[in-house]
Amino acid sequence: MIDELREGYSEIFEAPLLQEISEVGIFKEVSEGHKFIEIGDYVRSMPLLISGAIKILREDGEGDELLLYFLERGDTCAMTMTCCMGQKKSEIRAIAELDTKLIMIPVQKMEEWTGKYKSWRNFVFKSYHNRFNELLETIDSIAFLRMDERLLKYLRDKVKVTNDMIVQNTHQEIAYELNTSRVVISRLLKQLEKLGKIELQRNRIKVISL
Amino acid sequence: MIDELREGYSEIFEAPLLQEISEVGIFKEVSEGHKFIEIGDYVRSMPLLISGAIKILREDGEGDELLLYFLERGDTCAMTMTCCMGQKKSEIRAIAELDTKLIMIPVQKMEEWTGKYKSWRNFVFKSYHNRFNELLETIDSIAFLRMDERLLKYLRDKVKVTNDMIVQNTHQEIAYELNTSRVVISRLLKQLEKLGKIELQRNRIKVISL
DNA sequence: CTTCTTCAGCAACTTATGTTACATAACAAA
DNA sequence: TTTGTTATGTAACATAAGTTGCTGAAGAAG
Repeated sequence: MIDELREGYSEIFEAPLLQEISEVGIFKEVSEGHKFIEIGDYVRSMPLLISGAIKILREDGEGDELLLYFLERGDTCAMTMTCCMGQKKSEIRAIAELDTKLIMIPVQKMEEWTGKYKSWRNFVFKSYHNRFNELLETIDSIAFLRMDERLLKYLRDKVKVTNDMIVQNTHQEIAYELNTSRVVISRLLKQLEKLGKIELQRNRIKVISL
Repeated sequence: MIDELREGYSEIFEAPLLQEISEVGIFKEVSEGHKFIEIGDYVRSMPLLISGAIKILREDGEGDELLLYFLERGDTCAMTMTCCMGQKKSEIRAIAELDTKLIMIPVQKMEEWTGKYKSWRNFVFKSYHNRFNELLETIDSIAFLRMDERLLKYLRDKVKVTNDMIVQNTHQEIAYELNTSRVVISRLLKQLEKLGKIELQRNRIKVISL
């Protein structure tokens, strides 16, 4: 585990902290599509992402879903962090977007390290900052953009996170994540295809240029 | 200042911290309607709210605005906090909703206290948690609710924050904060009046029951 | 009082988005 | 191959929201 930890975090954390992480952290692999935090769960440890990607989703009472953002290497889930510390239920759902490796840090250590290591504090604050900005970006999208622009942004983000010009999703899945209906997504995707930006196939979208 | 500080924070902070705050904090009064953080500003101190209320707004490139949430007594602006720490520009605008008293904490102390006082750490983490949840609530509103429901929520929040059944706003002002048009707000308010929930007057809305 | 400005009401219309219903295509399983 | 299932395409329609243009009312200023 120590090697994989160094890959992403040796620049960020001081040596004694890296040592402690490797002692108490629990290495975990999550395969694509696996849900590992559900809304309402009590979360007792905080994830450090080593590789892969995780999507964070919000849901209302009626089962309407909305993609908030993706976590990638070097990220942590700030909301999980605040949940742990406050012994609160999770407000979000986390699903592996790709096969993902992570290190789980027990909540007691988080608290301890915040007093003890400056690099940990910086990491935590930086994470909060990043996550706030991602939430603001999500708000911008739904408040200020039309569905066609949101769809474009969705495809761009997806390509970036998966590092793959082929988006492996059905129209229905995209519709869920943008909280709209399948027909609307099909319609807008067809427009994008006519503009030459994508190519539609069954279960996949080939991105040409966005 | 020390008296006003005790009002809201003596339960939360340990005595030596209260002492430090009263030594380095700068007392500030902001009158209703005054903008004291603008998007793009570098913020060098963090506000602790003593009394009053502050509204936090987001804006896109074209001048479209959106109300994110209100801060009240005992709150702090988590986003300002992350901005200070990271030396980043503010992503939001802050305007006093009421006449407001606050204590400004210099950024160096924030960092120092995070290592030094457990009660400060708890406060900071709790603030992050609360602000995340408010952002999520905002996202819920714009993603899952129709405009009539968002308007209702707006009126409820306003009544709560101002502690006044009279909402002192023009339809145009409400339209800005919900990022829609004046005509739409007028239309929906008229519906609410017909339902007996409010009474419309010039420049003000009398709330009957929501 | 008269005049001017701002605010609110309202009708008619456009547009974006959501819904329903059905047809066909792609693929999998038998 | 035949059959069944899931994904996609598309038309026709419904609704929420946004737009334009105009009206009169409320209040401020003269």
